[in-house]
Amino acid sequence: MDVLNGKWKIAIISSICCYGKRRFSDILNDVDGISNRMLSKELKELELNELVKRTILNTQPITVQYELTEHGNTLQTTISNLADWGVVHRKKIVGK
Amino acid sequence: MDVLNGKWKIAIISSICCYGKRRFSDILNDVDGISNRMLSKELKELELNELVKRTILNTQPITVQYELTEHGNTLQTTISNLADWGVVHRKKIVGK
DNA sequence: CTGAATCCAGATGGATACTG
DNA sequence: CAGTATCCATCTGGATTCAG
Repeated sequence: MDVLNGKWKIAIISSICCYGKRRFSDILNDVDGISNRMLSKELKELELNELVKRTILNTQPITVQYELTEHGNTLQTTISNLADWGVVHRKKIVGK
Repeated sequence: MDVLNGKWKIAIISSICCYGKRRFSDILNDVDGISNRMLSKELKELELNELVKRTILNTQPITVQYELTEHGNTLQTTISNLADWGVVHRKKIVGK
Protein backbone atom coordinates (compact mmCIF):
# COMPACT_ATOMS: atom_id res chain seq x y z
CA MET A 1 0.00 0.00 0.00
CA ASP A 2 2.15 2.86 -1.17
CA VAL A 3 -0.02 5.88 -0.72
CA LEU A 4 3.00 8.10 -0.94
CA ASN A 5 3.96 7.30 -4.50
CA GLY A 6 4.28 10.05 -7.02
CA LYS A 7 7.13 12.44 -7.08
CA TRP A 8 5.70 15.12 -4.84
CA LYS A 9 3.41 13.66 -2.20
CA ILE A 10 5.84 14.01 0.66
CA ALA A 11 6.84 17.52 -0.26
CA ILE A 12 3.21 18.52 -0.52
CA ILE A 13 2.33 17.05 2.84
CA SER A 14 5.33 18.71 4.40
CA SER A 15 4.32 22.06 3.02
CA ILE A 16 0.77 21.74 4.29
CA CYS A 17 1.60 20.40 7.70
CA CYS A 18 4.30 22.97 8.23
CA TYR A 19 1.89 25.86 7.82
CA GLY A 20 -1.27 24.18 9.04
CA LYS A 21 -3.42 25.59 6.29
CA ARG A 22 -2.22 26.32 2.85
CA ARG A 23 -3.70 27.63 -0.37
CA PHE A 24 -3.22 26.03 -3.75
CA SER A 25 -0.87 28.67 -5.08
CA ASP A 26 1.06 28.72 -1.81
CA ILE A 27 1.87 25.06 -2.18
CA LEU A 28 2.72 25.70 -5.79
CA ASN A 29 5.38 28.09 -4.52
CA ASP A 30 6.56 25.97 -1.63
CA VAL A 31 7.21 22.88 -3.66
CA ASP A 32 9.97 23.75 -6.06
CA GLY A 33 9.52 22.56 -9.60
CA ILE A 34 6.02 21.19 -9.37
CA SER A 35 3.53 22.06 -12.07
CA ASN A 36 -0.08 22.89 -11.34
CA ARG A 37 -1.09 19.78 -13.22
CA MET A 38 0.82 17.56 -10.84
CA LEU A 39 -0.14 19.49 -7.74
CA SER A 40 -3.76 19.21 -8.67
CA LYS A 41 -3.50 15.53 -9.40
CA GLU A 42 -1.61 14.57 -6.30
CA LEU A 43 -3.76 16.69 -4.03
CA LYS A 44 -6.75 14.86 -5.40
CA GLU A 45 -5.16 11.54 -4.57
CA LEU A 46 -4.29 12.68 -1.07
CA GLU A 47 -7.85 13.81 -0.67
CA LEU A 48 -9.14 10.42 -1.77
CA ASN A 49 -6.94 8.80 0.82
CA GLU A 50 -8.32 11.20 3.40
CA LEU A 51 -4.96 12.61 4.28
CA VAL A 52 -5.88 16.11 3.25
CA LYS A 53 -8.99 18.21 3.60
CA ARG A 54 -10.04 20.62 0.91
CA THR A 55 -12.06 23.71 1.69
CA ILE A 56 -13.31 26.20 -0.85
CA LEU A 57 -13.37 29.75 0.39
CA ASN A 58 -15.94 32.12 -1.07
CA THR A 59 -13.51 34.91 -1.64
CA GLN A 60 -13.10 36.88 -4.83
CA PRO A 61 -11.16 35.55 -6.61
CA ILE A 62 -11.89 32.12 -5.26
CA THR A 63 -9.24 30.39 -3.16
CA VAL A 64 -8.98 26.87 -1.86
CA GLN A 65 -7.50 25.86 1.43
CA TYR A 66 -5.82 22.57 2.17
CA GLU A 67 -5.04 21.13 5.56
CA LEU A 68 -4.09 17.75 6.93
CA THR A 69 -6.81 15.58 8.35
CA GLU A 70 -6.40 13.94 11.72
CA HIS A 71 -5.54 10.82 9.89
CA GLY A 72 -3.02 12.73 7.83
CA ASN A 73 -1.36 13.88 10.99
CA THR A 74 -0.68 10.33 12.04
CA LEU A 75 1.63 10.16 9.05
CA GLN A 76 3.66 13.11 10.15
CA THR A 77 5.83 11.21 12.60
CA THR A 78 6.61 8.49 10.15
CA ILE A 79 7.37 10.92 7.38
CA SER A 80 9.68 12.97 9.52
CA ASN A 81 11.48 9.80 10.53
CA LEU A 82 11.89 8.96 6.90
CA ALA A 83 13.11 12.46 6.15
CA ASP A 84 15.61 12.33 9.00
CA TRP A 85 16.90 9.02 7.78
CA GLY A 86 17.23 10.50 4.31
CA VAL A 87 19.44 13.28 5.60
CA VAL A 88 21.73 10.87 7.41
CA HIS A 89 21.75 8.64 4.38
CA ARG A 90 22.75 11.45 2.09
CA LYS A 91 25.66 12.34 4.33
CA LYS A 92 26.78 8.78 4.42
CA ILE A 93 26.63 8.16 0.70
CA VAL A 94 27.57 11.49 -0.77
CA GLY A 95 30.06 12.69 1.76
CA LYS A 96 32.47 9.85 1.86
CA MET B 1 16.21 11.67 -1.55
CA ASP B 2 13.86 8.85 -2.30
CA VAL B 3 16.06 5.81 -2.16
CA LEU B 4 13.01 3.63 -1.86
CA ASN B 5 11.53 4.36 -5.23
CA GLY B 6 10.76 1.55 -7.62
CA LYS B 7 7.88 -0.76 -7.13
CA TRP B 8 9.63 -3.42 -5.09
CA LYS B 9 12.34 -1.94 -2.90
CA ILE B 10 10.42 -2.20 0.33
CA ALA B 11 9.23 -5.73 -0.33
CA ILE B 12 12.77 -6.79 -1.18
CA ILE B 13 14.21 -5.26 1.95
CA SER B 14 11.50 -6.85 4.03
CA SER B 15 12.24 -10.23 2.56
CA ILE B 16 15.95 -9.96 3.23
CA CYS B 17 15.71 -8.54 6.71
CA CYS B 18 13.10 -11.07 7.73
CA TYR B 19 15.39 -13.96 6.97
CA GLY B 20 18.71 -12.30 7.60
CA LYS B 21 20.38 -13.82 4.61
CA ARG B 22 18.62 -14.59 1.40
CA ARG B 23 19.53 -16.00 -1.98
CA PHE B 24 18.50 -14.47 -5.26
CA SER B 25 15.93 -17.06 -6.12
CA ASP B 26 14.56 -17.03 -2.59
CA ILE B 27 13.74 -13.37 -2.88
CA LEU B 28 12.29 -14.09 -6.28
CA ASN B 29 9.86 -16.40 -4.55
CA ASP B 30 9.18 -14.19 -1.55
CA VAL B 31 8.24 -11.15 -3.51
CA ASP B 32 5.13 -12.01 -5.39
CA GLY B 33 4.96 -10.88 -8.97
CA ILE B 34 8.49 -9.57 -9.35
CA SER B 35 10.48 -10.59 -12.41
CA ASN B 36 14.16 -11.51 -12.28
CA ARG B 37 14.88 -8.48 -14.39
CA MET B 38 13.41 -6.14 -11.81
CA LEU B 39 14.86 -7.98 -8.86
CA SER B 40 18.29 -7.77 -10.38
CA LYS B 41 17.94 -4.10 -11.14
CA GLU B 42 16.58 -3.05 -7.78
CA LEU B 43 19.07 -5.14 -5.86
CA LYS B 44 21.81 -3.37 -7.76
CA GLU B 45 20.40 -0.01 -6.72
CA LEU B 46 20.10 -1.07 -3.11
CA GLU B 47 23.68 -2.22 -3.25
CA LEU B 48 24.79 1.14 -4.62
CA ASN B 49 23.06 2.84 -1.72
CA GLU B 50 24.84 0.48 0.64
CA LEU B 51 21.66 -0.89 2.09
CA VAL B 52 22.37 -4.41 0.98
CA LYS B 53 25.49 -6.52 0.85
CA ARG B 54 26.08 -9.01 -1.94
CA THR B 55 28.18 -12.10 -1.44
CA ILE B 56 28.98 -14.67 -4.07
CA LEU B 57 29.25 -18.18 -2.72
CA ASN B 58 31.52 -20.62 -4.50
CA THR B 59 29.00 -23.40 -4.57
CA GLN B 60 27.99 -25.45 -7.56
CA PRO B 61 25.78 -24.22 -9.04
CA ILE B 62 26.77 -20.77 -7.98
CA THR B 63 24.54 -18.92 -5.49
CA VAL B 64 24.53 -15.35 -4.33
CA GLN B 65 23.62 -14.22 -0.88
CA TYR B 66 22.10 -10.90 0.06
CA GLU B 67 21.90 -9.37 3.50
CA LEU B 68 21.22 -5.95 4.94
CA THR B 69 24.18 -3.77 5.83
CA GLU B 70 24.33 -2.08 9.22
CA HIS B 71 23.19 1.00 7.50
CA GLY B 72 20.35 -0.92 5.91
CA ASN B 73 19.25 -2.02 9.33
CA THR B 74 18.76 1.55 10.43
CA LEU B 75 15.98 1.69 7.88
CA GLN B 76 14.17 -1.23 9.37
CA THR B 77 12.43 0.70 12.12
CA THR B 78 11.25 3.39 9.78
CA ILE B 79 10.04 0.92 7.22
CA SER B 80 8.13 -1.10 9.73
CA ASN B 81 6.51 2.08 11.02
CA LEU B 82 5.51 2.86 7.49
CA ALA B 83 4.18 -0.63 7.00
CA ASP B 84 2.20 -0.49 10.23
CA TRP B 85 0.74 2.80 9.22
CA GLY B 86 -0.16 1.29 5.87
CA VAL B 87 -2.12 -1.49 7.54
CA VAL B 88 -4.08 0.94 9.68
CA HIS B 89 -4.61 3.12 6.67
CA ARG B 90 -5.96 0.30 4.59
CA LYS B 91 -8.46 -0.58 7.29
CA LYS B 92 -9.58 2.99 7.54
CA ILE B 93 -10.01 3.57 3.82
CA VAL B 94 -11.18 0.22 2.55
CA GLY B 95 -13.22 -0.92 5.47
CA LYS B 96 -15.55 1.96 5.96
C1' DC C 1 -7.08 31.73 -8.56
C1' DT C 2 -8.05 26.92 -9.11
C1' DG C 3 -7.83 23.12 -11.81
C1' DA C 4 -9.11 20.31 -15.86
C1' DA C 5 -7.67 18.88 -20.82
C1' DT C 6 -4.43 17.87 -24.38
C1' DC C 7 -0.11 16.70 -26.18
C1' DC C 8 3.96 14.27 -25.87
C1' DA C 9 8.83 12.64 -24.35
C1' DG C 10 11.03 9.78 -21.37
C1' DA C 11 10.97 6.49 -17.58
C1' DT C 12 9.19 2.17 -15.72
C1' DG C 13 8.47 -2.37 -15.80
C1' DG C 14 6.75 -7.07 -17.76
C1' DA C 15 7.81 -11.20 -20.90
C1' DT C 16 11.00 -13.67 -22.87
C1' DA C 17 15.28 -15.48 -24.45
C1' DC C 18 19.99 -15.98 -23.65
C1' DT C 19 24.91 -16.34 -21.25
C1' DG C 20 28.31 -18.02 -17.80
C1' DC D 1 21.43 -20.29 -10.32
C1' DA D 2 22.30 -15.54 -11.16
C1' DG D 3 22.18 -12.07 -14.23
C1' DT D 4 21.87 -9.55 -18.82
C1' DA D 5 19.67 -8.08 -23.24
C1' DT D 6 15.94 -6.97 -26.15
C1' DC D 7 11.43 -5.73 -27.22
C1' DC D 8 7.52 -3.30 -26.19
C1' DA D 9 3.20 -1.56 -23.60
C1' DT D 10 2.02 1.35 -20.17
C1' DC D 11 2.68 5.02 -16.83
C1' DT D 12 4.59 9.46 -15.33
C1' DG D 13 5.02 13.93 -15.43
C1' DG D 14 6.23 18.53 -17.83
C1' DA D 15 4.47 22.45 -20.91
C1' DT D 16 0.86 24.66 -22.40
C1' DT D 17 -3.70 26.02 -23.00
C1' DC D 18 -8.41 26.57 -21.64
C1' DA D 19 -12.58 27.32 -18.36
C1' DG D 20 -15.26 28.66 -14.26
